[in-house]
Amino acid sequence: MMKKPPTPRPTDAELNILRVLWHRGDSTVREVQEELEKVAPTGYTTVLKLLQIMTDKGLVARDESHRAHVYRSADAQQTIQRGLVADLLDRAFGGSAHQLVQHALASRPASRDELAEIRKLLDAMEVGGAGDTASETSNETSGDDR
Amino acid sequence: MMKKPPTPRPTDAELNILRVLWHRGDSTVREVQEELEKVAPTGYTTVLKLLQIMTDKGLVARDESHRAHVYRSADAQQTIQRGLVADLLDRAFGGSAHQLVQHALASRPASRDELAEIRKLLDAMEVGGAGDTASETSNETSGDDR
DNA sequence: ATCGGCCTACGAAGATCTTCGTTGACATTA
DNA sequence: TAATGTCAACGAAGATCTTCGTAGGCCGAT
Repeated sequence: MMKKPPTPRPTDAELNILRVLWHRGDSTVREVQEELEKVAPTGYTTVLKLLQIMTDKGLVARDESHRAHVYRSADAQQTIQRGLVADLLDRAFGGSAHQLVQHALASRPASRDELAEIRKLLDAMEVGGAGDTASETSNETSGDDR
Repeated sequence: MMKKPPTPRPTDAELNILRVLWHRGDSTVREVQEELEKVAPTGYTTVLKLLQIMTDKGLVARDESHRAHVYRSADAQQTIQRGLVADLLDRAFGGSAHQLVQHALASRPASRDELAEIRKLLDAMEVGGAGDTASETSNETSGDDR
């Protein structure tokens, strides 16, 4: 049984970068920097340094085969997001998922469509996962690192 | 319209303390410390210092009329929690509530009862909440917590 | 061969977070 | 009144986060 060393939670600045990688796909430092620049002034070396640190932490992986290294999110977006949610759940809600859901809906009223989406989710949940889930999640990390 | 200066987001250690205050109600430093001690070794002055900082930040208010000051959470538990959720929503989910809900349920499968709870919530939402777009919901229904 | 532009790698400063030792005030009790 | 114990207030150290300046390597154009 291998307990995989959990990827550390991304900090605020790190999460900003991950969001860019998720949105654009694999990117160079400059591409990330230009994207961030649109939202807030962000120096190039700042982004570079962050990405280097994130590489050390295992948050991103990098392809050095080109002159300008190309970075990608090491884990799937969903994995990171789930970790963050689980963390908040423990830290602020004592593990009560439905309380968190309640606040999520309250703080950002969802559209009718979204509500329908959630309903579908609940249906699927009741049918499929009475007890436990833990199924797939295609993790196709071809290159892997670490 | 008065924009009230938003209470800063509690840090990890601060949130631990808030949880105690929410759980026990108003408490002295020692009471908080003894509670935290049960989970992890925590020095008295550490808790004191944190509470002083939190007072400065406006996260807690303190009653100095007794020798041992009594602290209480400045904002309602729900307010803080909502802020944290809204924050995570923006920071990691691009504001998509239903994605967050999905992850919340996935990461911590809810019981059938909880699922039913959430369904009720959705019903209430669709009826009352118009949900359309825009409409500035000043979601301040008084007693809907818990 | 040289210049200029773009790249990575460091290192370090400044900010924030977390922890704890020390000090002085106040109260209780002997 | 003196001894003992509890308390608030700092201050400061150590860790982490964020930002940026500088140095050196690589490459194409002159």
